[in-house]
Amino acid sequence: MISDISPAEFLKKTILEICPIKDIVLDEFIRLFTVNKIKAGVDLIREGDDGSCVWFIVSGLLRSYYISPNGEQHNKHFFVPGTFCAPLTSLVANQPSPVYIGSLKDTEILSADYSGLEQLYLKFPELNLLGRKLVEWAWIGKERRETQLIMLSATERYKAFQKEFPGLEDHIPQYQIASYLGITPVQLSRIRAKI
Amino acid sequence: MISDISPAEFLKKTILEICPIKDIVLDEFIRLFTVNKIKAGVDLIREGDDGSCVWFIVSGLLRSYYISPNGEQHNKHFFVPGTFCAPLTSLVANQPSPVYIGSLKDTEILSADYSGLEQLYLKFPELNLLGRKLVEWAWIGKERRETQLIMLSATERYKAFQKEFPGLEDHIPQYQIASYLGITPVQLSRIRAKI
DNA sequence: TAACACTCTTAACATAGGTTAATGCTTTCC
DNA sequence: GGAAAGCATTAACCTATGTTAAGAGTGTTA
Repeated sequence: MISDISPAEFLKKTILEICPIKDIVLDEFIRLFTVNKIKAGVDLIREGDDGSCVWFIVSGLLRSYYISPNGEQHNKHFFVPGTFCAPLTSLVANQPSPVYIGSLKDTEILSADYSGLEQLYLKFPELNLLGRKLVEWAWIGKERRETQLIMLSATERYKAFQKEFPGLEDHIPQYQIASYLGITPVQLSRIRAKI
Repeated sequence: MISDISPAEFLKKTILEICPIKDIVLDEFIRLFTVNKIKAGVDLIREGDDGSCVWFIVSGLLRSYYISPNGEQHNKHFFVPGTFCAPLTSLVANQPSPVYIGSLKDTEILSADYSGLEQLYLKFPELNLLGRKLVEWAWIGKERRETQLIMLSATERYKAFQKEFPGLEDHIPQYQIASYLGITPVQLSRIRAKI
Protein backbone atom coordinates (compact mmCIF):
# COMPACT_ATOMS: atom_id res chain seq x y z
CA MET A 1 0.00 0.00 0.00
CA ILE A 2 3.04 2.22 0.37
CA SER A 3 5.12 0.53 -2.24
CA ASP A 4 5.00 3.58 -4.47
CA ILE A 5 7.43 5.63 -2.36
CA SER A 6 10.89 4.92 -1.01
CA PRO A 7 11.44 4.18 2.68
CA ALA A 8 13.16 7.54 3.16
CA GLU A 9 10.25 9.36 1.54
CA PHE A 10 7.83 7.42 3.72
CA LEU A 11 9.77 8.50 6.80
CA LYS A 12 9.93 12.12 5.60
CA LYS A 13 6.20 12.22 4.97
CA THR A 14 5.47 10.73 8.39
CA ILE A 15 7.70 13.25 10.17
CA LEU A 16 6.09 16.22 8.47
CA GLU A 17 2.68 15.05 9.61
CA ILE A 18 3.91 15.25 13.21
CA CYS A 19 5.43 18.72 13.25
CA PRO A 20 6.95 21.33 10.94
CA ILE A 21 10.69 21.10 10.65
CA LYS A 22 13.28 22.96 8.58
CA ASP A 23 14.48 21.20 5.41
CA ILE A 24 18.11 21.24 6.44
CA VAL A 25 17.32 19.66 9.80
CA LEU A 26 14.95 17.13 8.30
CA ASP A 27 17.49 16.09 5.66
CA GLU A 28 20.22 15.50 8.23
CA PHE A 29 17.71 13.61 10.36
CA ILE A 30 16.69 11.36 7.47
CA ARG A 31 20.32 10.75 6.66
CA LEU A 32 20.78 9.09 10.07
CA PHE A 33 18.66 6.16 8.92
CA THR A 34 19.60 3.14 6.86
CA VAL A 35 17.36 0.44 5.44
CA ASN A 36 17.34 -2.99 7.04
CA LYS A 37 15.38 -6.12 6.22
CA ILE A 38 14.80 -8.70 8.87
CA LYS A 39 13.10 -12.07 8.79
CA ALA A 40 10.13 -12.99 10.94
CA GLY A 41 10.99 -14.12 14.46
CA VAL A 42 14.20 -12.15 14.88
CA ASP A 43 14.95 -10.14 18.02
CA LEU A 44 16.35 -6.65 17.50
CA ILE A 45 17.05 -6.25 21.18
CA ARG A 46 16.86 -8.58 24.17
CA GLU A 47 16.50 -8.05 27.87
CA GLY A 48 19.83 -6.93 29.25
CA ASP A 49 21.09 -5.55 25.96
CA ASP A 50 22.15 -1.93 25.78
CA GLY A 51 19.79 -0.11 23.46
CA SER A 52 21.49 2.01 20.84
CA CYS A 53 19.03 2.29 17.97
CA VAL A 54 15.77 3.87 16.94
CA TRP A 55 13.65 2.19 14.27
CA PHE A 56 10.99 3.29 11.83
CA ILE A 57 8.80 0.50 10.50
CA VAL A 58 8.44 0.60 6.72
CA SER A 59 6.61 -2.69 6.26
CA GLY A 60 5.97 -5.80 8.30
CA LEU A 61 5.41 -5.98 12.05
CA LEU A 62 7.44 -5.60 15.23
CA ARG A 63 6.43 -6.27 18.81
CA SER A 64 7.84 -5.35 22.20
CA TYR A 65 7.51 -7.98 24.90
CA TYR A 66 8.58 -9.09 28.35
CA ILE A 67 9.61 -12.52 29.46
CA SER A 68 8.50 -13.27 33.00
CA PRO A 69 10.67 -15.24 35.43
CA ASN A 70 8.82 -18.46 34.55
CA GLY A 71 9.62 -17.99 30.87
CA GLU A 72 6.30 -16.72 29.57
CA GLN A 73 6.25 -14.02 26.93
CA HIS A 74 3.98 -11.02 27.44
CA ASN A 75 3.37 -8.78 24.45
CA LYS A 76 3.37 -5.08 25.25
CA HIS A 77 2.87 -3.44 21.89
CA PHE A 78 2.65 -4.09 18.16
CA PHE A 79 4.49 -1.72 15.86
CA VAL A 80 2.88 -1.34 12.44
CA PRO A 81 4.26 0.44 9.33
CA GLY A 82 4.55 4.19 9.71
CA THR A 83 5.37 4.12 13.42
CA PHE A 84 8.56 4.44 15.45
CA CYS A 85 9.98 1.90 17.82
CA ALA A 86 12.85 2.12 20.30
CA PRO A 87 14.02 0.62 23.59
CA LEU A 88 13.27 3.97 25.20
CA THR A 89 13.83 2.92 28.80
CA SER A 90 17.31 1.79 27.88
CA LEU A 91 18.13 4.85 25.75
CA VAL A 92 16.84 7.42 28.22
CA ALA A 93 17.94 5.85 31.48
CA ASN A 94 21.13 4.54 29.88
CA GLN A 95 20.46 1.10 31.32
CA PRO A 96 20.17 -2.42 29.94
CA SER A 97 16.84 -2.87 28.23
CA PRO A 98 14.11 -4.46 30.33
CA VAL A 99 12.20 -5.48 27.19
CA TYR A 100 12.62 -7.53 24.06
CA ILE A 101 11.79 -6.11 20.64
CA GLY A 102 11.41 -8.50 17.74
CA SER A 103 9.71 -9.15 14.43
CA LEU A 104 6.54 -11.16 13.95
CA LYS A 105 6.66 -10.95 10.16
CA ASP A 106 9.33 -10.28 7.57
CA THR A 107 9.94 -6.61 8.24
CA GLU A 108 11.61 -3.68 6.58
CA ILE A 109 12.88 -0.97 8.90
CA LEU A 110 14.89 2.21 8.87
CA SER A 111 17.48 2.16 11.67
CA ALA A 112 19.26 5.11 13.23
CA ASP A 113 22.00 5.09 15.78
CA TYR A 114 20.82 6.87 18.92
CA SER A 115 24.19 8.50 19.51
CA GLY A 116 23.97 10.09 16.08
CA LEU A 117 20.50 11.34 16.94
CA GLU A 118 21.78 12.82 20.20
CA GLN A 119 24.50 14.70 18.32
CA LEU A 120 21.86 16.06 15.98
CA TYR A 121 19.83 17.17 19.01
CA LEU A 122 22.86 19.19 20.12
CA LYS A 123 23.48 20.60 16.65
CA PHE A 124 19.82 21.55 16.12
CA PRO A 125 18.10 22.13 19.48
CA GLU A 126 14.78 22.67 17.69
CA LEU A 127 14.90 19.00 16.73
CA ASN A 128 13.91 18.36 20.33
CA LEU A 129 10.44 19.52 19.30
CA LEU A 130 10.12 16.46 17.08
CA GLY A 131 11.50 14.23 19.81
CA ARG A 132 9.08 15.72 22.31
CA LYS A 133 6.09 15.27 19.99
CA LEU A 134 7.00 11.66 19.22
CA VAL A 135 7.33 10.76 22.88
CA GLU A 136 4.16 12.67 23.76
CA TRP A 137 2.17 10.58 21.30
CA ALA A 138 3.85 7.43 22.56
CA TRP A 139 2.85 8.46 26.09
CA ILE A 140 -0.75 8.95 25.04
CA GLY A 141 -0.74 5.44 23.60
CA LYS A 142 0.58 4.00 26.86
CA GLU A 143 -2.02 5.95 28.82
CA ARG A 144 -4.81 4.50 26.69
CA ARG A 145 -3.37 1.02 27.11
CA GLU A 146 -3.18 1.47 30.88
CA THR A 147 -6.81 2.52 30.96
CA GLN A 148 -7.85 -0.52 28.99
CA LEU A 149 -5.90 -2.90 31.20
CA ILE A 150 -7.29 -1.51 34.43
CA MET A 151 -10.85 -0.74 33.38
CA LEU A 152 -11.93 -3.25 30.75
CA SER A 153 -12.73 -6.94 30.87
CA ALA A 154 -10.75 -9.29 28.64
CA THR A 155 -13.66 -9.38 26.19
CA GLU A 156 -13.71 -5.59 25.97
CA ARG A 157 -9.94 -5.45 25.62
CA TYR A 158 -10.19 -7.89 22.70
CA LYS A 159 -12.68 -5.62 20.96
CA ALA A 160 -10.48 -2.60 21.65
CA PHE A 161 -7.52 -4.47 20.14
CA GLN A 162 -9.53 -5.18 16.99
CA LYS A 163 -10.30 -1.48 16.65
CA GLU A 164 -6.77 -0.33 17.38
CA PHE A 165 -5.07 -2.81 15.05
CA PRO A 166 -7.61 -3.43 12.29
CA GLY A 167 -6.89 -6.55 10.28
CA LEU A 168 -3.89 -7.49 12.37
CA GLU A 169 -5.54 -10.51 13.92
CA ASP A 170 -5.69 -12.20 10.52
CA HIS A 171 -1.92 -12.04 10.22
CA ILE A 172 -0.63 -13.29 13.56
CA PRO A 173 -1.40 -16.35 15.71
CA GLN A 174 -4.10 -15.95 18.30
CA TYR A 175 -1.71 -16.71 21.13
CA GLN A 176 0.17 -13.51 20.28
CA ILE A 177 -3.06 -11.57 20.67
CA ALA A 178 -3.93 -13.37 23.90
CA SER A 179 -0.51 -12.44 25.24
CA TYR A 180 -1.16 -8.79 24.36
CA LEU A 181 -4.54 -8.94 26.11
CA GLY A 182 -3.02 -10.44 29.24
CA ILE A 183 -4.93 -13.73 29.03
CA THR A 184 -4.22 -17.31 27.91
CA PRO A 185 -4.93 -18.57 24.39
CA VAL A 186 -7.54 -20.85 25.95
CA GLN A 187 -9.42 -17.90 27.38
CA LEU A 188 -9.24 -15.96 24.12
CA SER A 189 -10.70 -18.94 22.33
CA ARG A 190 -13.58 -18.99 24.82
CA ILE A 191 -14.17 -15.28 24.34
CA ARG A 192 -14.22 -15.68 20.57
CA ALA A 193 -16.67 -18.57 20.85
CA LYS A 194 -19.05 -16.40 22.85
CA ILE A 195 -19.03 -13.42 20.48
CA MET B 1 10.91 17.58 54.58
CA ILE B 2 11.17 20.25 51.92
CA SER B 3 9.80 23.04 54.05
CA ASP B 4 13.13 24.80 54.13
CA ILE B 5 13.01 26.05 50.54
CA SER B 6 10.44 28.03 48.58
CA PRO B 7 8.20 26.32 46.01
CA ALA B 8 10.03 28.10 43.18
CA GLU B 9 13.41 26.93 44.51
CA PHE B 10 12.05 23.40 44.82
CA LEU B 11 10.93 23.52 41.19
CA LYS B 12 14.27 24.97 40.05
CA LYS B 13 16.21 22.28 41.89
CA THR B 14 14.04 19.56 40.41
CA ILE B 15 14.46 20.88 36.86
CA LEU B 16 18.23 21.02 37.12
CA GLU B 17 18.32 17.39 38.18
CA ILE B 18 16.61 16.48 34.90
CA CYS B 19 18.78 18.35 32.43
CA PRO B 20 21.11 21.33 32.16
CA ILE B 21 19.40 24.51 31.10
CA LYS B 22 20.59 28.09 30.65
CA ASP B 23 19.81 30.47 33.53
CA ILE B 24 17.88 32.90 31.37
CA VAL B 25 15.66 30.12 30.02
CA LEU B 26 15.18 28.53 33.41
CA ASP B 27 14.22 31.86 35.01
CA GLU B 28 11.58 32.57 32.38
CA PHE B 29 10.33 29.02 32.75
CA ILE B 30 10.00 29.34 36.53
CA ARG B 31 8.21 32.63 36.09
CA LEU B 32 5.39 30.85 34.27
CA PHE B 33 4.35 29.20 37.53
CA THR B 34 2.23 30.55 40.36
CA VAL B 35 1.53 28.98 43.73
CA ASN B 36 -1.88 27.46 44.41
CA LYS B 37 -3.26 25.71 47.45
CA ILE B 38 -6.13 23.31 47.09
CA LYS B 39 -8.10 21.36 49.64
CA ALA B 40 -8.34 17.57 49.66
CA GLY B 41 -10.96 16.13 47.33
CA VAL B 42 -10.92 18.89 44.73
CA ASP B 43 -10.79 18.15 40.99
CA LEU B 44 -8.36 20.24 38.97
CA ILE B 45 -9.72 18.87 35.71
CA ARG B 46 -12.68 16.65 34.84
CA GLU B 47 -13.46 14.44 31.90
CA GLY B 48 -14.53 16.63 28.99
CA ASP B 49 -12.72 19.73 30.24
CA ASP B 50 -10.16 21.35 28.00
CA GLY B 51 -6.76 21.02 29.64
CA SER B 52 -4.79 24.24 29.79
CA CYS B 53 -2.39 23.85 32.71
CA VAL B 54 0.70 22.03 33.84
CA TRP B 55 1.27 21.45 37.55
CA PHE B 56 4.25 20.81 39.80
CA ILE B 57 3.42 19.23 43.13
CA VAL B 58 5.08 21.02 46.04
CA SER B 59 3.36 19.17 48.87
CA GLY B 60 0.32 16.94 49.28
CA LEU B 61 -0.98 14.41 46.79
CA LEU B 62 -2.76 14.39 43.43
CA ARG B 63 -4.21 11.49 41.49
CA SER B 64 -5.36 10.97 37.91
CA TYR B 65 -8.36 8.72 37.46
CA TYR B 66 -11.02 7.51 35.07
CA ILE B 67 -14.70 7.10 35.75
CA SER B 68 -16.15 4.12 33.91
CA PRO B 69 -19.64 4.18 32.36
CA ASN B 70 -21.12 2.55 35.47
CA GLY B 71 -19.73 5.30 37.67
CA GLU B 72 -16.73 3.55 39.20
CA GLN B 73 -13.51 5.45 39.73
CA HIS B 74 -10.25 3.88 38.55
CA ASN B 75 -7.03 5.46 39.78
CA LYS B 76 -4.32 5.70 37.18
CA HIS B 77 -1.50 7.44 38.99
CA PHE B 78 -0.53 9.16 42.22
CA PHE B 79 1.48 12.37 41.96
CA VAL B 80 3.77 13.00 44.90
CA PRO B 81 5.79 16.13 45.75
CA GLY B 82 8.59 16.88 43.32
CA THR B 83 6.77 15.51 40.26
CA PHE B 84 4.89 17.08 37.38
CA CYS B 85 1.30 16.47 36.45
CA ALA B 86 -0.69 17.51 33.38
CA PRO B 87 -3.66 16.37 31.32
CA LEU B 88 -1.22 15.50 28.55
CA THR B 89 -3.67 13.80 26.22
CA SER B 90 -5.76 16.94 26.22
CA LEU B 91 -2.83 19.33 25.84
CA VAL B 92 -1.10 17.41 23.05
CA ALA B 93 -4.09 16.25 21.05
CA ASN B 94 -5.96 19.48 21.78
CA GLN B 95 -9.00 17.50 22.84
CA PRO B 96 -11.24 17.38 25.90
CA SER B 97 -9.52 15.50 28.69
CA PRO B 98 -10.42 11.82 29.00
CA VAL B 99 -9.24 11.78 32.63
CA TYR B 100 -9.92 13.44 35.93
CA ILE B 101 -7.11 14.90 38.02
CA GLY B 102 -7.83 15.72 41.64
CA SER B 103 -6.35 16.03 45.10
CA LEU B 104 -6.43 13.33 47.76
CA LYS B 105 -4.89 15.54 50.44
CA ASP B 106 -4.52 19.26 51.01
CA THR B 107 -2.05 20.06 48.28
CA GLU B 108 0.24 22.90 47.28
CA ILE B 109 1.03 23.15 43.59
CA LEU B 110 2.77 25.42 41.13
CA SER B 111 0.56 25.99 38.09
CA ALA B 112 1.60 27.14 34.64
CA ASP B 113 -0.59 27.97 31.71
CA TYR B 114 0.22 25.62 28.82
CA SER B 115 -0.14 28.38 26.22
CA GLY B 116 2.53 30.36 28.03
CA LEU B 117 4.75 27.31 28.00
CA GLU B 118 4.18 26.83 24.29
CA GLN B 119 5.25 30.42 23.64
CA LEU B 120 8.40 29.80 25.63
CA TYR B 121 9.05 26.69 23.52
CA LEU B 122 8.96 28.93 20.45
CA LYS B 123 11.15 31.58 22.05
CA PHE B 124 13.73 29.06 23.30
CA PRO B 125 13.70 25.92 21.12
CA GLU B 126 16.26 24.30 23.42
CA LEU B 127 13.55 24.24 26.09
CA ASN B 128 12.10 21.34 24.12
CA LEU B 129 14.94 19.29 25.57
CA LEU B 130 13.43 19.68 29.03
CA GLY B 131 9.97 18.91 27.66
CA ARG B 132 11.31 15.86 25.90
CA LYS B 133 13.11 14.59 29.00
CA LEU B 134 10.05 15.07 31.20
CA VAL B 135 7.80 13.18 28.81
CA GLU B 136 10.42 10.47 28.31
CA TRP B 137 10.50 9.77 32.04
CA ALA B 138 6.72 9.89 32.19
CA TRP B 139 6.67 7.34 29.35
CA ILE B 140 9.02 5.06 31.23
CA GLY B 141 6.71 5.21 34.21
CA LYS B 142 3.73 4.24 32.06
CA GLU B 143 5.73 1.41 30.50
CA ARG B 144 6.56 0.04 33.93
CA ARG B 145 2.94 0.34 34.99
CA GLU B 146 1.81 -1.49 31.83
CA THR B 147 4.23 -4.30 32.56
CA GLN B 148 2.94 -4.64 36.11
CA LEU B 149 -0.68 -4.71 35.02
CA ILE B 150 -0.14 -7.35 32.36
CA MET B 151 2.44 -9.53 34.07
CA LEU B 152 1.90 -9.42 37.83
CA SER B 153 -0.79 -10.85 40.07
CA ALA B 154 -2.75 -8.46 42.26
CA THR B 155 -0.64 -9.50 45.25
CA GLU B 156 2.55 -8.71 43.36
CA ARG B 157 1.12 -5.40 42.12
CA TYR B 158 0.33 -4.48 45.72
CA LYS B 159 3.92 -5.13 46.73
CA ALA B 160 5.16 -3.13 43.73
CA PHE B 161 2.89 -0.26 44.76
CA GLN B 162 4.37 -0.30 48.27
CA LYS B 163 7.87 -0.05 46.81
CA GLU B 164 6.99 2.65 44.29
CA PHE B 165 5.08 4.84 46.75
CA PRO B 166 6.72 4.14 50.11
CA GLY B 167 4.60 5.24 53.04
CA LEU B 168 1.74 6.38 50.84
CA GLU B 169 -0.60 3.63 51.97
CA ASP B 170 -0.64 5.05 55.48
CA HIS B 171 -2.05 8.32 54.19
CA ILE B 172 -4.90 7.30 51.90
CA PRO B 173 -7.85 4.92 52.28
CA GLN B 174 -7.28 1.38 51.12
CA TYR B 175 -10.02 1.61 48.53
CA GLN B 176 -7.94 4.22 46.71
CA ILE B 177 -5.07 1.74 46.57
CA ALA B 178 -7.37 -1.08 45.46
CA SER B 179 -8.62 1.17 42.67
CA TYR B 180 -5.02 1.79 41.58
CA LEU B 181 -4.30 -1.93 41.61
CA GLY B 182 -7.37 -2.71 39.52
CA ILE B 183 -9.11 -4.78 42.19
CA THR B 184 -11.92 -4.28 44.70
CA PRO B 185 -11.34 -3.15 48.29
CA VAL B 186 -12.62 -6.57 49.38
CA GLN B 187 -9.92 -8.33 47.40
CA LEU B 188 -7.20 -6.01 48.69
CA SER B 189 -8.34 -6.77 52.23
CA ARG B 190 -8.04 -10.50 51.51
CA ILE B 191 -4.57 -10.03 50.04
CA ARG B 192 -3.44 -8.07 53.09
CA ALA B 193 -4.84 -10.76 55.39
CA LYS B 194 -2.75 -13.38 53.60
CA ILE B 195 0.55 -11.51 53.74
C1' DT C 1 -23.84 10.47 75.05
C1' DA C 2 -26.16 8.90 70.99
C1' DA C 3 -26.50 8.77 66.18
C1' DC C 4 -24.34 8.78 61.99
C1' DA C 5 -20.94 8.33 58.32
C1' DC C 6 -16.98 6.15 56.77
C1' DT C 7 -13.79 2.45 56.39
C1' DC C 8 -12.14 -2.14 56.87
C1' DT C 9 -12.88 -6.99 57.50
C1' DT C 10 -15.04 -11.30 56.86
C1' DA C 11 -18.23 -14.71 54.96
C1' DA C 12 -21.03 -16.88 51.32
C1' DC C 13 -21.75 -17.30 46.83
C1' DA C 14 -21.03 -16.36 41.67
C1' DT C 15 -18.08 -15.59 37.70
C1' DA C 16 -13.90 -14.88 34.97
C1' DG C 17 -9.91 -16.75 33.94
C1' DG C 18 -5.88 -20.25 34.61
C1' DT C 19 -4.29 -25.20 34.07
C1' DT C 20 -4.09 -29.44 31.98
C1' DA C 21 -5.13 -32.50 28.60
C1' DA C 22 -7.40 -34.46 24.61
C1' DT C 23 -8.88 -33.69 19.87
C1' DG C 24 -8.78 -32.09 15.25
C1' DC C 25 -7.15 -29.14 11.68
C1' DT C 26 -3.43 -27.06 8.96
C1' DT C 27 0.99 -26.62 7.21
C1' DT C 28 5.55 -28.22 6.64
C1' DC C 29 8.92 -31.41 5.76
C1' DC C 30 10.95 -35.85 4.62
C1' DG D 1 1.79 -39.73 0.83
C1' DG D 2 2.81 -39.95 5.67
C1' DA D 3 4.81 -38.07 9.82
C1' DA D 4 5.53 -34.31 12.62
C1' DA D 5 4.93 -29.73 14.29
C1' DG D 6 2.14 -25.83 15.29
C1' DC D 7 -2.16 -23.93 16.38
C1' DA D 8 -7.15 -23.55 17.79
C1' DT D 9 -10.86 -25.55 20.19
C1' DT D 10 -13.17 -27.78 23.88
C1' DA D 11 -13.88 -29.98 28.40
C1' DA D 12 -13.00 -30.67 33.33
C1' DC D 13 -11.39 -28.85 37.19
C1' DC D 14 -9.20 -25.24 40.15
C1' DT D 15 -8.11 -20.50 41.77
C1' DA D 16 -8.43 -15.55 41.92
C1' DT D 17 -11.46 -12.07 42.02
C1' DG D 18 -16.12 -9.85 41.94
C1' DT D 19 -20.65 -9.22 44.43
C1' DT D 20 -23.44 -8.71 48.22
C1' DA D 21 -24.20 -8.28 52.84
C1' DA D 22 -23.30 -8.18 57.70
C1' DG D 23 -20.58 -6.58 61.56
C1' DA D 24 -16.86 -4.07 63.93
C1' DG D 25 -14.01 -0.09 64.68
C1' DT D 26 -13.27 4.87 64.39
C1' DG D 27 -14.13 9.58 64.07
C1' DT D 28 -17.53 13.30 63.65
C1' DT D 29 -21.53 15.72 64.73
C1' DA D 30 -25.95 16.81 66.87
